[in-house]
Amino acid sequence: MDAAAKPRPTRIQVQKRELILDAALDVFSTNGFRGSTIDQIADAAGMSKPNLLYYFKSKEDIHATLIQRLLETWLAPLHEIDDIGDPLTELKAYIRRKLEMARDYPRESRLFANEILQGAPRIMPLLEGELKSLVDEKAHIIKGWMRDGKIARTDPWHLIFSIWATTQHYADFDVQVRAVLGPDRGGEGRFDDAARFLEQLFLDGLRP
Amino acid sequence: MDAAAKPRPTRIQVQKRELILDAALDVFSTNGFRGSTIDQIADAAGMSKPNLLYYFKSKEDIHATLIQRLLETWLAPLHEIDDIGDPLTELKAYIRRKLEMARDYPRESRLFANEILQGAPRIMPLLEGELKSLVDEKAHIIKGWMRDGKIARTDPWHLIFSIWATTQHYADFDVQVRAVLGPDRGGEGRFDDAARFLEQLFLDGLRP
DNA sequence: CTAACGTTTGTCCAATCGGTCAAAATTTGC
DNA sequence: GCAAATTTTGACCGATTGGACAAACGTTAG
Repeated sequence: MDAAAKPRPTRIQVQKRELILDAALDVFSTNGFRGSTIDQIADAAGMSKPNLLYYFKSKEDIHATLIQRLLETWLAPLHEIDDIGDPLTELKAYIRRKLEMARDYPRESRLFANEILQGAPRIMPLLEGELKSLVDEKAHIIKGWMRDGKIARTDPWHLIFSIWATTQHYADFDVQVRAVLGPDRGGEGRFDDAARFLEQLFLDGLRP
Repeated sequence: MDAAAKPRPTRIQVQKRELILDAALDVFSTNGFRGSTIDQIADAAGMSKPNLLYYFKSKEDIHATLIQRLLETWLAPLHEIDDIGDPLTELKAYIRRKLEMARDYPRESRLFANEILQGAPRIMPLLEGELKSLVDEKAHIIKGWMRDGKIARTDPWHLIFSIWATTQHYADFDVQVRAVLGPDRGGEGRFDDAARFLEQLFLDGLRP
């Protein structure tokens, strides 16, 4: 027996930890880290503060767990890009996947946006390491497509930035998007409209 | 004499209020409203907390003043769009102006982003009122251009969103952009690269 | 010089926050 | 059914926070 071995978690522990993380995602994504209190999270999770602190040793601990989980799923769409398919189809698919993530996981998007806005204090090494090399790798693939004349010559890095920006906008700036579109066009259909628009923009631009 | 008349402010009052607002913009834009303390702002402004509270009656007061000022200048570029010039040139100019604002006023951009991320609690009426009608008006102009065959037919509202998203990305997600571009390409030249890329994207898209 | 006015500061307060702790309540293994 | 382990809670603590206040300090006009 290893002295440092962790006893395997109870079924209740697994459930409650999941419940807390979900509540914390709600609270952190709308109030930021410093704007959120343990009481708020405990409240949203339907338990008392000391009880919550029985499952996570600190507010930092909850936040770190959320960020770590987020990053695993967040970069998955980018990983899927490879150079076996048709380049334009591949990029269209990437844009669609990113837009679906903005629609289905807006809280995760806002949590990430909050972290970056504050200067990425907790994930800076990851941005400069894992994220940079992943983007560099995909930029290399895209450069190959340009050399082969499959897509127009342009800057692959800024292309990736523009895809991130346009898709995450629909999660991070959701209230503004809905306010501007108004009650008529701001409903669920806005994501379909966005998908159609973005496909046209990225493929053909505005020139008539 | 009106009993409620405000005595006109001293020159010192004008100076100090300006100093405080500048310091507060620094602090609020990097820490968010709840993440910022009056002490931090007072420190950044080089004065004591009670002294700061002599010029602004509360933390809310400082923030509200900043937001109000921000909005005046923030929508200026959109106001400038009209249908007397060439449509493609007009849109190119708008994109360039917005990108310059991201470069020259990143703190204002992040302050705005923070506010929207938290659900725009303080400016919701403005989004649904002034902003919506302004965007509707410009969308109408753009629709005219499309009818005239001057630019490709697409959704004007989402077009505006995509311009906001791509340009503000370079202010709000600056740390991520710099981390991914690395020390070589992440210098000041990144805005020129972005300008070139965005012009090509919005004009011609990726199709070869 | 001095009275009136504008500015600055030290001290204080109540509320909130993250986190602790021991005791009580509950669940689990046998 | 019962003892051990797990879970939940109420009470509490020190630190931080937004803000109040009166006293002190400076400045300026007569």
